Amino acid sequence: MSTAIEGPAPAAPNRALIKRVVDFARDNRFAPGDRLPAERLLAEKLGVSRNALREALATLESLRVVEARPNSGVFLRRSAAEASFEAIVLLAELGIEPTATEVRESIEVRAPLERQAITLACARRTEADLAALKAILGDTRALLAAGDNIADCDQAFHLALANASHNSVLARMLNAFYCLSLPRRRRYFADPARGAASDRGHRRIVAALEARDIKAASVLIDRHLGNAQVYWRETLDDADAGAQKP
Amino acid sequence: MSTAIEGPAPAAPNRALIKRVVDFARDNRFAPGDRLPAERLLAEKLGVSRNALREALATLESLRVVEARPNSGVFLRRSAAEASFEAIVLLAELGIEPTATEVRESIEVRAPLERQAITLACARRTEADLAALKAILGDTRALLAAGDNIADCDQAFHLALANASHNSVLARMLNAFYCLSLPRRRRYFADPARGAASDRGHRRIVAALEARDIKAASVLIDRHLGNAQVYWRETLDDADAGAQKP
DNA sequence: TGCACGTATTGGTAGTACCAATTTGGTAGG
DNA sequence: CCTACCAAATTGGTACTACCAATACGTGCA
Repeated sequence: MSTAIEGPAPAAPNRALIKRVVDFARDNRFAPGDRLPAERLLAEKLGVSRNALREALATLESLRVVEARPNSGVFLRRSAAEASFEAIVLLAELGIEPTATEVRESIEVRAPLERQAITLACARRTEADLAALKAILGDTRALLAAGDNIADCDQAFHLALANASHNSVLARMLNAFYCLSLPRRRRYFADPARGAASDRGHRRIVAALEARDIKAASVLIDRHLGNAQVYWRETLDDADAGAQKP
Repeated sequence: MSTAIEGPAPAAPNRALIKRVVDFARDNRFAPGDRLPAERLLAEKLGVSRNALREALATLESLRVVEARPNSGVFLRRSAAEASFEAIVLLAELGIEPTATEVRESIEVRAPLERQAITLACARRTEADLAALKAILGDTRALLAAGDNIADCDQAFHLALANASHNSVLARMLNAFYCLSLPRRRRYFADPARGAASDRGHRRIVAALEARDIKAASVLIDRHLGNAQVYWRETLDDADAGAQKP
């Protein structure tokens, strides 16, 4: 594997403090558009220096989660829709799961990206790509035999697939989606039967990739994603009454 | 237009300073993986306080452009492939045009997203969406009559199209791509004939959208993007010998 | 030659002070 | 009673200093 994009977690400085700021806003029922406490006050409340807080706020602002208006205050952006795409990943990493709407929208975006990735991968995959995928298949089988949760292997497989497209922009975006839905995927694969079914799908996909059969690969990936989507939509409907705030 | 995502420019704090840091790294031939000067030194070189510099670095780190290793130094990430997707947009906004590779990869990602957007839009478009698109069509015609560059109108059209999908994640991602390629699009539409051709394509797309004809819309959007892609690929080949560093 | 120690350098954090612009509140004037 | 205006408090933005803990590196010793 030559290029990067291996680890799922997107780095962020001051992770802990950023999380505390976001937690503070959520726990104190700050609504989108609200003004946060003044920097000096908030720094005192959080027990950090204003410098440290300002660095965290700078990060949150670059992610479009907050907006600092000079001589006025720091405001939460009106909605998650105003935040940057990467912010969703950060918030997910911080333990703030995406809302039902965000998950639904992400699924709608991820599907065509995944299809494009496998299309490109059929044309560009190297022997190394294939070997990496098969290695993950082996790991998956081991986990299945042990009855363990294969969520991480599943993520690694799809990431390796994305890397096989040899399009780093595409791979990064897909990686972000995988990070976003990792907790959800963990729950999904709590049922070993689902893990086994997923593994069978993966093996067929690798076979199509090896044969460079774009048509078959596209059909397979659509079907593969469809299985998970059914689960997602079902659980989303259950959770739709739940929290909707970012 | 209910939700956001109107203005193209993604906000970022300390824009000026961030740009100066990036310019510094580029002008002094820092290569990916290199260590930047120590914070104290760099702050002095740039004539700002360490605090201000650290806030800029925090932003650049959250965008995965640099990596700060405690007690070691601040390092440029090994390649643009390690940077976040949004970082490419920021760098584009800062006047640092994407490399040929990034443009090529972006095209490969944007196409399926645009197809998905119009597919969803056919199903979900409201009368307001349609009215917004038609208004932009009117603006475009006025610009064409005056012989002006329609790049901004073109961007507005595609953004309105993305918004009509009623998927904010999708709209945000497409918006990022539009920002990324705006300078390039300006050059493309320097030729009025291209503007007129693009406008004709837009009108057909709106008609298909009005009729909720998914099949026709998909074909039209593919053709529409294809025209621009031909230009892009041609100019990319010309520029391939050019600079390749981020 | 190889190892150990100590010093200088690093990013991370805290605390203070000041600026300019805005907001806010009360007061004087109509 | 309402308006206009002015002054004080509050805001984010910036700068400077000081200190910490961990690292890097060079020096000296064995």
